[in-house]
Amino acid sequence: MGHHCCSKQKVKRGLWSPEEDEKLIRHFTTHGHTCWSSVPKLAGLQRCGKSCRLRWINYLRSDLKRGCFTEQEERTIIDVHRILGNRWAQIAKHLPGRTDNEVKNFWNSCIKKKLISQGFDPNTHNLFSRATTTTHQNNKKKANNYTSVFTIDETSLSSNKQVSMDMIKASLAALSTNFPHTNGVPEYQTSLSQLYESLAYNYKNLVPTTTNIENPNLATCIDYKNQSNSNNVSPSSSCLNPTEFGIINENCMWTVTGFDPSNNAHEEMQIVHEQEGEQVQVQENICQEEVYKVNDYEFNNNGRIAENNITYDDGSNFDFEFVDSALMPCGIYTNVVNSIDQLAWDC
DNA sequence: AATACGTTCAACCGCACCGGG
DNA sequence: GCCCGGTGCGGTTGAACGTAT
Repeated sequence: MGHHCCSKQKVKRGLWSPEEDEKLIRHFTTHGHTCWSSVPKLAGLQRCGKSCRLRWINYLRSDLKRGCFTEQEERTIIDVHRILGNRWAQIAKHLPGRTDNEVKNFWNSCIKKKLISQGFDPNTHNLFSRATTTTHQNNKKKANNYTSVFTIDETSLSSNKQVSMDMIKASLAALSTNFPHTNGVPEYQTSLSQLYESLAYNYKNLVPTTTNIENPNLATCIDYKNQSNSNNVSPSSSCLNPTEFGIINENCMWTVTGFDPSNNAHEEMQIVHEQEGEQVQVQENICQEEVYKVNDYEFNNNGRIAENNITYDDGSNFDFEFVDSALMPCGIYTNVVNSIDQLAWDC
């Protein structure tokens, strides 16, 4: 009962013996990569070509890392999974030396359970809601209705928002849980990884955007949800904004920060609702370009980190290229980093 | 010591996609 | 447009191993 690609041959199935491994390795060292269906014959293996491919990719390849996943790798898997879902091959691309199968197994056997035990739905990365649905109460203002050091005003959100209130609430709840605070004032995080973890929640439905490094007159939109990329989007502040997403500050203003490539400037946009139930207005205040620092790491004004790779306090590394496209443009990240950094300088 | 139960992970299967004819 | 072989992906399986009873 072989696969169609090798149905004529008598094929062996199940675990690979060391002899078979050796044959496959020898084949690759002498012939290099050939068509998989031809491999069994050339290598002298009574295996299906597909089986050879799998054995090579998942086990025999020389560039495989093997061994336990590091904390950093685990964090990366969770982060990318939040955005991409069960696209294991895509996730594995963020983990050099790891295969999709390995990542998938690790997810199913470890991470999933861990997330559940922490109260997160591993599919959505949202906090499991208790008495779930928070009714909208006729669009009435509900500031401070959530136990959070950050509060959000539902009426400040315009009707075309792409982020559900539940999602925002989950994020804010997570922020509250993970940010130590005194009387509602967040305390400075000594470790950037701690900060990052506290922000690592559901942005799945956002459409992250990033500026095009090569050509600042263009922006790149990456729509993870619909799995499509579109370059050459004309740059504007809205292109870079987290779509209707932000943190309500103490004055109940919803402030979103971002970089507007058309103006080459840092922008702060404030949502001010004129009247309850009415459509919100966006006021744009162009600020000076600035570079700010967190734990000696420089951020420029579009949220991009000057270096592609940083080392956290615990010695682990993180490639920020991904965060740049996935989280940074969400505003919330730069916003919080900014405010925390400010607190640090104030101390 | 024997058995049951739980976990891990290598491997399999079916499907989707792609390119060539 | 259709067929077909090759490839890659994600869900699932089951042998091997670990732990509890």
